Amino acid sequence: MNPALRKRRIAYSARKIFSQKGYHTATVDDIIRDAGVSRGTFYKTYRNKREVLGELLDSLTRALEMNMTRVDVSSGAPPIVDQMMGNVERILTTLTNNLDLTRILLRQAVGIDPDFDRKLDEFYEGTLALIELSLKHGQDMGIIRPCNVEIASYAVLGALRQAMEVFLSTKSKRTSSEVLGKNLLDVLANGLFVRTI
Amino acid sequence: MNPALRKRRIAYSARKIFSQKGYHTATVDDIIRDAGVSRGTFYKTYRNKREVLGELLDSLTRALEMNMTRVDVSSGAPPIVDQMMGNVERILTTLTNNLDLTRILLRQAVGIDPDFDRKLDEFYEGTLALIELSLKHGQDMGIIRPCNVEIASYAVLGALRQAMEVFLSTKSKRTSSEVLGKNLLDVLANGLFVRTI
Amino acid sequence: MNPALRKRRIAYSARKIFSQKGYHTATVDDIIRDAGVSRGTFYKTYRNKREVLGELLDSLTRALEMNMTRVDVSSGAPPIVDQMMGNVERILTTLTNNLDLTRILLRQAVGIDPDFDRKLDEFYEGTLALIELSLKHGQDMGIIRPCNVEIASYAVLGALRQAMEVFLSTKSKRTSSEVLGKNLLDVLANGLFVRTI
Amino acid sequence: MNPALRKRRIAYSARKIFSQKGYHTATVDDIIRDAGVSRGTFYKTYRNKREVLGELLDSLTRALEMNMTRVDVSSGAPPIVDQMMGNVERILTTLTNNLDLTRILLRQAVGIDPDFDRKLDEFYEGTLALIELSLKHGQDMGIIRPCNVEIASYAVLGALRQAMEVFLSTKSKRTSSEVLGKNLLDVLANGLFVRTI
DNA sequence: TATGAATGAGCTTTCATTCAT
DNA sequence: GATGAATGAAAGCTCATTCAT
Repeated sequence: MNPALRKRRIAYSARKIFSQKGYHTATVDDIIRDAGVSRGTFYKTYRNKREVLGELLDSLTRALEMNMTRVDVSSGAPPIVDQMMGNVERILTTLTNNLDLTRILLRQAVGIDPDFDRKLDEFYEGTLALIELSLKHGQDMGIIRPCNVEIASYAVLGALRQAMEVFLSTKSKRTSSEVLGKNLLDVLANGLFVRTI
Repeated sequence: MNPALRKRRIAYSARKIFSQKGYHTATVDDIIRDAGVSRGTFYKTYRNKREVLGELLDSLTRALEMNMTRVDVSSGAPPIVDQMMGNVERILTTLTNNLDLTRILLRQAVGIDPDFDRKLDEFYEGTLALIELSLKHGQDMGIIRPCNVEIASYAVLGALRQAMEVFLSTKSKRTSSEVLGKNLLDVLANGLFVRTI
Repeated sequence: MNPALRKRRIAYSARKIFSQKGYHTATVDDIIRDAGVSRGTFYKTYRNKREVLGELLDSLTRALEMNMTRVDVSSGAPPIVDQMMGNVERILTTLTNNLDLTRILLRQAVGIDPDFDRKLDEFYEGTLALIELSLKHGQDMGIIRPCNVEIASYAVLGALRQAMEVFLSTKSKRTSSEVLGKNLLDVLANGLFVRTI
Repeated sequence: MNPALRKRRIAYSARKIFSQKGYHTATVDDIIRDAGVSRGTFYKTYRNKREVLGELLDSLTRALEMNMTRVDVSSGAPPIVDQMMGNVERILTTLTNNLDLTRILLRQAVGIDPDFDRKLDEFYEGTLALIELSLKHGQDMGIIRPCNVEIASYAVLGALRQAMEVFLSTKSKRTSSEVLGKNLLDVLANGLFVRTI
């Protein structure tokens, strides 16, 4: 078996096991048994159990970052609202298509150790910065209402995260990611209050 | 030392240590050394390390639940918007006044094991249900716009959680919880988009 | 169980197991199973497997050193020849009464690592120095023939070691340590050659 | 590279490495790196690490056995004492000319496992038998004093071994093997005691 | 046949939890 | 009740040996 395949196998098994039992409950033995590799191979492929988690996490955050495109404000570009909607839907689709990795991102990778916490912080900070920038663009173009864009970005990211958490814990009758996205954007875009004028 | 005092001491030390080093990095040794009790006493007071975390968590979630009052829609009650604002501000104040417990809630208590995950889920589900109910009331009263209240509740809770996470990771120049609350509510209430009419 | 007893139990089991299977073939598992202690206890009592061997070795070399008394040359002392004979017989008795430790000294403790080699070297060097000193005394008193006492000490120690090695490997019909001692001393004292005058 | 050359290269490297680091500390990796062969080749050439040691050991013991000639008692033969002296000197010369192999014989090959111990035992037993036989011849010829020849052989072999051990551990100012041999034989032949008649 | 990647036994260490005193 | 020594599960690591290519 070539090294790349071996690495993928271990990662695949770890992904499955971490998602099922949780990072701390999962043992290296569980993983190597599932992957069909020896302990020696495991530790030659990854430095330790933590590194496998780190890689799984990275693979999801990279995928997400690739789906977060900056809003294109040039003249011929698609409507900005559609672009934002597209962003949200792509992200939700990526997450719902990889629920085990999402569970790892939202549940298993939290509070492992200071290094990991920093890693997560950086990802969320980067995402917030991107959202904030998009909102500023929107303000410049007269689409986004004057408001505190930093705090607004918390609402956008937080709403998405919370939605995914519910998605993870809900055993049945899940809303499709399109409906979820549309409704989330509706609330965020138009607000909760009845417009008084 | 009487049992109640002992319990408080252990909880106090655990709160400090968990917040500083994280749940997994903190050892029972760290806690009992700080609390000045023996290992045996620790395990007679609490079933295990997890239970200490559970209790700390409960103390925060109970405090939060006590601050989440249902919106009073009777005739003589204060304006509903003010009540909602009050809810948010009380919650933010409770959290910012207990940053170590907040860190434990948002960081340390995540992904410990399936039991714990369920516990957290229940807290968040309860909170979501309360928010959803309030929003429904608001719709009945013509204050809240027709929208998917379930998904709207994700936005409200998620925005609060994300704001607190940033609060935790930000080393300096933190926004006061009043300003934070006002701006969050502004965004959530009035939406991001410029009103087209 | 008190620490001293625990240590003795582990040492006792290790002594048995090392002697039976050899140091390298013996596993820590073998030892703790036989001693009825846990792995944790083993590693709290001894730094590692090597240290147990070291202690066993020390206990034998200390016992031997205590039996190697300097020859007393004062007027009222017993005949010097008797003293030397006493030394040899005490050593042989100690060794034959502790054949498992002797096996550890002569077989298991050899070539473990540089630290251990040095330890052994020091023991043998000390023993050689003591023998050499005794021989010099004997020369001063006119009992020992003029000869290279350093090299003579090799013969004395080497003869004893070789005798013990044969003792270890011989499965049956062992010479008693008294007869062995007498004959060894006879050969060393009187030489192999027929006296030409 | 032809198999014979490969075998010699591996043996040569192993001899060097074993002598430097000791059998247990030396890894198969050390050897194959030094020999410039692959792991697979190593294990096709030798059954295992132990077998390399065994072969090195054999090469020394065979060389020694070839140098231990029986004493020739026919009429025209050289003086028997000279023959014995020649034996000892040849052995000492062989050993001092191959100090690395001597170190392996005396230090590294001890206590490897029961099989190996038996091998060593057989070599020493053979040597002892040879010495014993020579001494008996000497007795028959009236050169060797009546004494327990078995035990006398322990003294002869043991003295030689001890002398070599000191030789190995002494870092500087080594006695030449001729002087060593002469003095050893003097002590063994003439004994330690002043002759009382 | 030659190679080196894979295997797995076993040492060492840490720590949550248990239990004898 | 109070204590801390003892337990044992599991991570991490090394290395002799095997085996697929």
